[in-house]
Amino acid sequence: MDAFYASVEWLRYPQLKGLPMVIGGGRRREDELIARLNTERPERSWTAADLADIPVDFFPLLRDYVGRGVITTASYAARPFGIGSAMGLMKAARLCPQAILLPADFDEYRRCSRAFKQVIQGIAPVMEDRGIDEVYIDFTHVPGGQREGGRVLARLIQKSIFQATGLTCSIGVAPNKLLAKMASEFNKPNGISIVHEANLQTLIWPLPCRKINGIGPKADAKLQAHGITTIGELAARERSWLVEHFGRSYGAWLHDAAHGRDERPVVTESEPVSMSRETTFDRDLHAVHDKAELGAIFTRLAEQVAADLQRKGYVGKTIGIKLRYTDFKIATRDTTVAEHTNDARRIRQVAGQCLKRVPLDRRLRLLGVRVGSLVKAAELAGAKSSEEDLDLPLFQ
DNA sequence: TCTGGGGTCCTAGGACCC
DNA sequence: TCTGGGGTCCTAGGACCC
Repeated sequence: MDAFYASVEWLRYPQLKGLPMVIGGGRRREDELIARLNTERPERSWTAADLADIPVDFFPLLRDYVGRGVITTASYAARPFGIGSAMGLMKAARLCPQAILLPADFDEYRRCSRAFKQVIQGIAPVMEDRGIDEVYIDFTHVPGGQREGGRVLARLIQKSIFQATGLTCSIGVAPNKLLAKMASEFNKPNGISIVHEANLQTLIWPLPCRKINGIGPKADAKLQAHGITTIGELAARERSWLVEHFGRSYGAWLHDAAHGRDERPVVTESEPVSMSRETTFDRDLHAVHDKAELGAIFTRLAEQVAADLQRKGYVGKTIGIKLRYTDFKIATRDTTVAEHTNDARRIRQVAGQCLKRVPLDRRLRLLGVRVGSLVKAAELAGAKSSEEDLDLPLFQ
């Protein structure tokens, strides 16, 4: 999806379209916005139906932001100022103070996410969920999926999504997921790009290695230290050289990726492995000095994870914590318990034991609670009752 | 000017078992 | 006196992605 969060906001606030704008800095609820409108613009009685009438100068600006948030989405008009995803808002404010700042409304983004995915599945059922704004689609067996190299189907999907949601997307069509992902970036926004194996040298090899999904900042820095900047330069290295310097698994994968090889299937179903909640504090907290505040946050995180597990019908047996110190160093501790659980008090209790195993002499900026080794609660109930069945006398 | 929140997967060492 | 070769599970950290 193109600038997904910003685009969703434009559906409600078309007056902001085309302006430099960033999403980030906490959660927002529409009723709070309306309450603020009625306080600050009392000349009119505002309701949820009036959002498109809110004057542009009502919206908060990046220059007034104070806090620890990051940008989750920057509008295309904001990007020339050098700001983009994951950048701290305080830094972004220096580069583009006049940008409008909207806190994120994840409930609404999730609603739109479900909507566009439903449209796709109605057309091409073999779809892999890759997060809130991205999917892989297998065109292979979709009627018409091969016409014009996939362009006809891609256009149909774009048009159908736009009709259903008012949102635009960019589609890359290629023989595998690796190349399709890269292709999808070629023509943003609202574009289609088709990459064949034969285009590897002309379209893919000139790109920086970082464009490969799976080469992050660390691997890129290491490649650059070896004088490898482009995917073509990576492809020119011997497989054995890459294995020698990057390990058997990652080295071989780098070699395959640089040659456009990727056999991964489009996976339509998967089960979650873990669920977690974490929070960065407004100010750094000390385990001793801010014990009460920290304890309350800890309990809340445990309750939130438990609620997530219960709502989605999972139980887990590996319970852990995550700390981030002021120097950004992370520590994790976890414990696997005998019985699966989704109980807030049990999670809080076991997480509390984990907390005792980590150094707490320095200030913290983040605390998290995680539950892993998940299974469906219903499946566990089934296993339990069949265990109980075994206790029954054989002849009854 | 500091750097969110929610995930997945991989690696590596140690315990433990057969 | 010198100690194999699997395998699984657990834990901690780290890279990477949306």
